[in-house]
Amino acid sequence: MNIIQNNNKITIHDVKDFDVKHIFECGQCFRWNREDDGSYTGVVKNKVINVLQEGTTVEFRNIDDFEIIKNYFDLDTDYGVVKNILNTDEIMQEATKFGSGIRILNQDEWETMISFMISANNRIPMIKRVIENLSACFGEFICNFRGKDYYSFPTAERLSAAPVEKILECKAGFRSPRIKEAARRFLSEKEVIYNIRNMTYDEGLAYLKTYSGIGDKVANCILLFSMRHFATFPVDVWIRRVMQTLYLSKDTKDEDIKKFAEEKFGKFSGLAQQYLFYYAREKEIGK
DNA sequence: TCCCAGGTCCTGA
DNA sequence: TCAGGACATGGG
Repeated sequence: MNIIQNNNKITIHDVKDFDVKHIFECGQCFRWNREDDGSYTGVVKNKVINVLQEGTTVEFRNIDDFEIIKNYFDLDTDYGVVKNILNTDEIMQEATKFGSGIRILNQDEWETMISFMISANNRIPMIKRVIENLSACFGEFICNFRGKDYYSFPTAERLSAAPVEKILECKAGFRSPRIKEAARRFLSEKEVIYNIRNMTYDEGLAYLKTYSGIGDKVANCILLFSMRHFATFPVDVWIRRVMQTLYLSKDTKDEDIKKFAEEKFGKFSGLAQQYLFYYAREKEIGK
């Protein structure tokens, strides 16, 4: 990996196990959108970043802080090693090959909490729309990039102070009062939340589930996608389908699917889940 | 019109 | 403990 920085741009040559399409479209994040030239634009730490990949060269435009990139894209983890550990059967070999280049982004805890609360009983395009509505309504204007206005993800201060009706107008539906309540709690408990990555998995899970609107699945997604608890295997409709179709019987309960997968995939269960989720959704397995 | 979506919560057995 | 229904919203 060879890194060059200049002119508000960071270029990495000879990048390994990195595929922008797979990273941004595998379902872990909601604020990245594909541009006409195949690059992706999104917001990280209140900065608008554009990412273009050509082969093993990746350009990060509109940013000069490599630490942000390294941290967000988890560049210190060797995903080649991870895939070798996970590839114990033909199904996973197929899934990791299909989603090769997926990396687990290191996303902000607060944004991930709210985003996955919105994901409950919702579709990915709608989730993205609601998050953009909330950002435009309650976030701070950052800049215009390629003709589109970008806003920061709203702070807990803004969301806790917002009338529920205004959150409803962003199409958050029945989740609206839960979002406001989570924001209110976050204000006084943010130190706890930003420390969950240092807690045990069980402690973190139990704490997150005390929030209205955060059940088992959402809590596990938050732990995996923003708190680096990689040993968890969140079970949603797609994972249920793919596991019941390829590994287990049709009537296997979510709890048993999770247990089976975590025993099988161990400390990288979360990555296995993400490869399988992407594979299942793109191939419509079990649908 | 009905069904469903990266579920959660509440109720009644 | 567990099945069943409600919940906003919008696309197929």
